[in-house]
Amino acid sequence: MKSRTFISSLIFGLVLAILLIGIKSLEYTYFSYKIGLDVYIGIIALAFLIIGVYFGATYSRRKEAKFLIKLREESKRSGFTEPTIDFDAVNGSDLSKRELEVLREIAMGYTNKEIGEKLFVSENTVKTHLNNIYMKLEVNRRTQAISRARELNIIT
Amino acid sequence: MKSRTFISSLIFGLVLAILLIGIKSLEYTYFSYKIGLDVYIGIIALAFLIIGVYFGATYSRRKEAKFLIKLREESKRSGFTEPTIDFDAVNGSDLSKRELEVLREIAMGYTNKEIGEKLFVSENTVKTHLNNIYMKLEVNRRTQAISRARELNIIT
DNA sequence: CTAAAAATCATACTTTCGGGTGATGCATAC
DNA sequence: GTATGCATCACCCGAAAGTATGATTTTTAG
Repeated sequence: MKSRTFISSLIFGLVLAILLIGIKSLEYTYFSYKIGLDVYIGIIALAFLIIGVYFGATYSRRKEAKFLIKLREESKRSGFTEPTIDFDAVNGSDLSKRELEVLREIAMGYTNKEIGEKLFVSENTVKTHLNNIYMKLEVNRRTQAISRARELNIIT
Repeated sequence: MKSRTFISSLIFGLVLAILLIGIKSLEYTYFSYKIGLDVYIGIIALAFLIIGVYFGATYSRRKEAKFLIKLREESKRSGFTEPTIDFDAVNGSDLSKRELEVLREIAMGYTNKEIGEKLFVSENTVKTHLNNIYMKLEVNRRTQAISRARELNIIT
């Protein structure tokens, strides 16, 4: 951070110097009269304002992008934001143990076939469980089941 | 836009004038000697650089968040405690406005056809949006997209 | 003004889901 | 001992979802 400040100062001074030299040379080359101090300062101010706007914009944009990338990496690293079953909230919902397991799997985005393989049952069995889940939660799609289970705090 | 330029010029001149007056009065009040022109200009330049950075940052941020602010207001007005888009997490992300809307709808458990009717587009369009979402979130099913979006805190 | 990104729609094809129905074995509760 | 709930599996069919490709229009950014 210290070297960064140093570099910034350096660039700042450099730009300022170049501007001054530039204006001076323009003054001597193209104008017979001297440029007033107010115009002088105005040009400097305007130039730095523009530079500031540019860097402010790019920096802020980069900052946001970094934030997002970081977020993404974090959630990748943590790996499993596995939906967990809230067994307290489950009390009273008629869902059986196996149904809860299937529910968690669909919330993780697995297909019926994949769930079957994970739970060592056939795809048909998974479907049966699913249909029972749908009845009990009064829905008719897996996405609705997930949504409903979250509403009921069964899944968190 | 014309009046905006005018106002900008006005503010620019005003700030410049205030700075000049401020420095001058400081010079007369606290210093017996005259401040060198280089220091003078340096202060001006620095001041405008800072102002520029500030406005550049806020302007760019506002620009990026434009449609998101609108969406946020809409979802606040609608009042539902349904899955909401976290507009801070999503800021500057790959997902477009329409894609976010579709994402929210699938998280609520609607079918493609229903989403099309709600958003006044064809089912095919919804499918296209969905495929783009899948690519951007690196998934290949709607349930995975929901899960992933929750991981990324896009949906809460 | 122009290039890029976003939004729109379509067609055709495959895979996955959902709904209905039925069946078997196994606990356990009454 | 049988009714009930649970877990398991099968088959069928239509609906929904996903894949691939291409095209047009609108919007936005540089």
